Amino acid sequence: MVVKIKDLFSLEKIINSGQCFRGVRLEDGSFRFIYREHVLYIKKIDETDYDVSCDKEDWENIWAPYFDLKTDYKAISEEFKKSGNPFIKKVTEIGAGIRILKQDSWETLISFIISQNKNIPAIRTSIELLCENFGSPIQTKKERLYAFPEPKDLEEISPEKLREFKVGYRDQYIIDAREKVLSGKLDLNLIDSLETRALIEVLKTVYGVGEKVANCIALFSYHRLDAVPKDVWIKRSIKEDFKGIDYYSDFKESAGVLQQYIFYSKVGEKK
DNA sequence: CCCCAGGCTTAAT
DNA sequence: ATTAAGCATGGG
Repeated sequence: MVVKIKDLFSLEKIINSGQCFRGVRLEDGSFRFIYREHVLYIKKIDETDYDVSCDKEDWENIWAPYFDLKTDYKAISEEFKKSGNPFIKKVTEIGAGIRILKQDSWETLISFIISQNKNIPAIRTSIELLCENFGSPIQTKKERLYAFPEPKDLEEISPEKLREFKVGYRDQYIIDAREKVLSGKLDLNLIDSLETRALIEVLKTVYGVGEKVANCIALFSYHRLDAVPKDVWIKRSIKEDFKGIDYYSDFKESAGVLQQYIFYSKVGEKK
């Protein structure tokens, strides 16, 4: 099936922007994304047309929201450029086409717990190992894949076993996240009703989830565009590109998007 | 072999 | 409130 996506949509930039770890570009130039048990193959066929492997219903209910097609990124970009700051203008152009994905909250929680103090290739390796060993198999027309393991899929796993999948010292963090979710102490659906700051505070009650990881989860799965994760790259950028001034506060509602453009311009663009 | 990575917890100041 | 060590492990 063919869908139209107007503009400011780049699959290449999305998978290299450090917000998702399982999206890939395949040999034939198409891209593959996995959301829970759903797999999407998507290929650009001309300026506005994309060939997608799903039906209309799944596109509208799952993938269009996943890619955040409703948000007006053109308007957000204009707002950034109006700031008059040449650095902001530059990264807005470099990042044009990135969307803030709306990913599964459990997967995002665990993925960003794993992400701490790792580089992106290492994060991908660890996550894929977990999926292959504990996720539900998914058979598509061309390949056998695995969903990201659900909390129950990890119910029996020991810290020692977790370390076989390269999570290192983060084993106890994953165990605590699993315990809180399975016991109902943390309801990942319910907390969506909280405003951003309160949401981040609740996420931080999980052992091993700090300010930065909580902001990533808020931004990349709860779609809080006002959340601004500050990792080593962004902190460095605040020092070097903004002379220590926190410009993000100027763009309250969409500061997280600016943050993502900057992260991509520092890390993703080199690929 | 060395340094760094989408950091956090804990202990010491 | 701020700072520092310690943490597992792979990538460059």
